[in-house]
Amino acid sequence: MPVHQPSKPRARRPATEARPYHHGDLRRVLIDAALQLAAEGAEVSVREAARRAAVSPGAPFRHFPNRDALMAAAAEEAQRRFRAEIDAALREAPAADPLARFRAFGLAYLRWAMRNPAHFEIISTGRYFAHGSSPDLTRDNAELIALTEQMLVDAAEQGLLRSADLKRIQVAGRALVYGFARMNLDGHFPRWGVGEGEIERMAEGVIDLFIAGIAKP
Amino acid sequence: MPVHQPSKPRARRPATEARPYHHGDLRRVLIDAALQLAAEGAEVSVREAARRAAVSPGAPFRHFPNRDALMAAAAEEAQRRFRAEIDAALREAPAADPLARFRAFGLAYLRWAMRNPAHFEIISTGRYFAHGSSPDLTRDNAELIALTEQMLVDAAEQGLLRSADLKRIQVAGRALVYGFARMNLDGHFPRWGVGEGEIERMAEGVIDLFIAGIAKP
DNA sequence: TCTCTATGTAATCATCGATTACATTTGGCG
DNA sequence: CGCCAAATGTAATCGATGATTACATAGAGA
Repeated sequence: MPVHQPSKPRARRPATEARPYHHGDLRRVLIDAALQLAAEGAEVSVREAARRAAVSPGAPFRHFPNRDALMAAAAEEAQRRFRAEIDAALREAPAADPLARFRAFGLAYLRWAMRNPAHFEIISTGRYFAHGSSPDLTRDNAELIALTEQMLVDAAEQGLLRSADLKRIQVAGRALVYGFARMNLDGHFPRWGVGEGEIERMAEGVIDLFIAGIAKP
Repeated sequence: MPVHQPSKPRARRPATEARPYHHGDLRRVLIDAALQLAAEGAEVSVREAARRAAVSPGAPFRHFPNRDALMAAAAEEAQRRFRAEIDAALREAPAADPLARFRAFGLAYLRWAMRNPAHFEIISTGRYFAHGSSPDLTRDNAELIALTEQMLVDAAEQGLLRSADLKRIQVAGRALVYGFARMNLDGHFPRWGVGEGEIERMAEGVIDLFIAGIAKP
């Protein structure tokens, strides 16, 4: 039976009661909450995000069909911030020196990953954007890949590289920075004798070692 | 004091009932179930492991204080297998050529990671062996790190390396293979234009590129 | 044989993702 | 303006899971 009854006529909301029935921009707030939870090292749960948005546990499902969709949206937002950082770094890099640009790219990549490890994990784990990912994210990724590819093509044309196998260089470079970022994320560096304070310097050193390795002597 | 009461006289178990009350080696079976679940791409849940062992949902907690402890034990077992593979590869590598050994190490590492991605994730994610990890696992890891270090020291003594910064080379090499393995795990290769069938060949190519980069020309 | 301890079961809890029925706003349309 | 439909929030509920507790049973050794 309808247990339902307008028991509370719902007095006109006094000025002290801040939150209206409708939230305003719940979707956005949920994404931010998810990113913040991740950054705090906590598990991202839909309910906790709802709690932080001061909203009922079911409300988020009005905006996201399931938890993964929320995580995917958070990944998209994190990727947006990541991409902005990369672009900024490239704007400051010398336009004419492809290897310098390659280096700047790697450095910006690692710096962001070091400083936003949880967000880096979200955008790279693949769980949240691999198959059903947003077209934006897919395009964004393809653009970044094409960027590094172009740098290597330019470098090869200028005769800067020892090897002509650009694909191999590209994948190796990617594996290098990705692996470095994950080592940090997964807490491997203590075991490898790299102290907290040395990590960013080591990142730079590793990138330089790689570039020296591929560059024509 | 035993609030205990023999309420049920409990009939003698008929011969048709196969499983005895005590399991025999539940701990072992649970670990195997966890590894198998991971290998199947499923989420590893304590209950599902218990189900596969045909045991009550609470039983696993007699052997592991919590889920993470089960995962840690599974990680330990996976690491044992991984280590065995590495050791086997090194036994077949030329004892006198440190760079060839370095290469063999990297290849064995990646081959195992490509063929056992889920197990590789368990042993590397750090979630299950970072802080309260078993001494065995910690020691094992330290040994592997020391192994690669020794190879590089030998190579340097034989004048095979371009750079004297062995630590940097070591970390870079580790980041390279770790990153490659994670790219595979995280499903990045399709985006990078590396087809399913080319991955192992690319792994070899990437390792060779790295070694060519650090070796004295 | 008797008892202690290890190990398994049953019942129960809190949390979480997810769904459903219902309530409240809001915005558009007459 | 007034009404209605769509959007958005709430409350109640479900099934699965990790975890705990009281109790049952088996096996080993005195």
